[in-house]
Amino acid sequence: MPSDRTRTAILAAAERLYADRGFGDVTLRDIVAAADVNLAAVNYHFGSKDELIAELFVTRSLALNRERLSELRAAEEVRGGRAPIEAVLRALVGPTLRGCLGPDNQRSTAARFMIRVSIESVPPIRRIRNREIDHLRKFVAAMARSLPGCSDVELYWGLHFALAMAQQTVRDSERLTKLSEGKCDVEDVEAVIERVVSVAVMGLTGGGAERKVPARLLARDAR
Amino acid sequence: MPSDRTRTAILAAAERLYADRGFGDVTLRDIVAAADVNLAAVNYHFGSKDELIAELFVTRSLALNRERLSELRAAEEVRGGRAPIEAVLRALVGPTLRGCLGPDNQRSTAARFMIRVSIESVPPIRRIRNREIDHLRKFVAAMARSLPGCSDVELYWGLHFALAMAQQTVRDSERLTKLSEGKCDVEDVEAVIERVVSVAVMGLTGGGAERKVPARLLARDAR
DNA sequence: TTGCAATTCAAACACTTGTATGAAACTATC
DNA sequence: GATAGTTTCATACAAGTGTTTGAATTGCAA
Repeated sequence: MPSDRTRTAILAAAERLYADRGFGDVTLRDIVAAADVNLAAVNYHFGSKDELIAELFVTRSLALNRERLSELRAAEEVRGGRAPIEAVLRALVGPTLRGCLGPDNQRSTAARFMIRVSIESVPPIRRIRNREIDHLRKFVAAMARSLPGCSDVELYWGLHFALAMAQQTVRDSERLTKLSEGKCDVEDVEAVIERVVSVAVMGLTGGGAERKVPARLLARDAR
Repeated sequence: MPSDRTRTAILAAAERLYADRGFGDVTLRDIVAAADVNLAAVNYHFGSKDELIAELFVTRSLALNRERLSELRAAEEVRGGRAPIEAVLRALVGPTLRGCLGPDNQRSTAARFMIRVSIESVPPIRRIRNREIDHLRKFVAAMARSLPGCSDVELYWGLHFALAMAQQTVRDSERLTKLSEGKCDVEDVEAVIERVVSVAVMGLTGGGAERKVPARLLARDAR
């Protein structure tokens, strides 16, 4: 049994550095310095830099999917397979938002690492990322159970927009804070989640056919 | 007057390459090869790679802001200073979406370059990007004119979400297409714009205080 | 044409990157 | 405690990066 103290030290250091500074400007030498191991250790334990990144991504990706699905199942169990649409979307965006916003001590490098992945999409990751689609399909299915009358296209757009709002909030929380001079509180994670979910749900349920009427676009009064 | 044939060739090649492949893996040698100029030309004409990127960004940033504001003014002139909120948001997200989605021949490298900027945020750009806040504030002001009853915080979140949906749609249009097996048509740009705007407007006008009531969250029926 | 500045060019520079090597240190088994 | 296998380490390597250099070429005014 190999004493994988070095291995785990490298993984932890790499994840933190990638989460903080992105893949672009984190070198192997940065990682080994942070992990306090020798330069050659990465290639010895992982084979190459790319394989290190890939292992990191696979691990975290599975964990995130598991977390989302467990929240989803918990919500569906309450009502025998039909969770309210809010709960489905909350299971989708909650884990990421909770891990990335909120008080410092509660933020997980894992969640921030996954956001990096969603931003930069470096080659070793791009090859694996297809599995994400299958994962998201499970949520589309759950959304369909919540909103039986809703068309597939609307569900896809709704999920897409929900993820968009969640990810952008994480990615650009700084800009939002600056723009609003602190009036938008991104530290209150649960409030942010409710906000994202609520807008997404309105997009799913509120719109409908009315959206396609172009005559209305310039006719509405500014009130 | 310097014959800036080389200069413009470099700018065009660089913009296209950055738009296509990102800042991460485009080297000076790629650029000069595409522009068919000598390697030293970049440093001769621009001083450094970073200054080339900065010039590209400043130029395009000003152009995009100008385009947005001209759409906004056009919309506000119709009703003497109070455009419908839909028109304001359309002026915000329209230019980017039109330039990045839609038929190939109509896509602009400029718009795709700006999306890259919003994704990668390389150091020379990060230093300049603060001006963006001032630009966005003008839109917040216009939104306030459209929705006088709306609180500032809601306006900030509304603008934030609108940009989030627009940018994510551009960035991840491929995933949405795959996920929906082509059923979500991102080529119909005007429809996408209306969709983004409509959801954002619902978020601004539909929600209100009701959003804060937690009791409702699990109580809604799945039907 | 001559002369001079602006521009182009090939080559080299200094530096950083990920990876490979072979010796040293360690660990556990006999 | 000797030995074989695993892990660490300092060091070197090849490839690629942005930048610099100084000579060659061009373009244009006198």
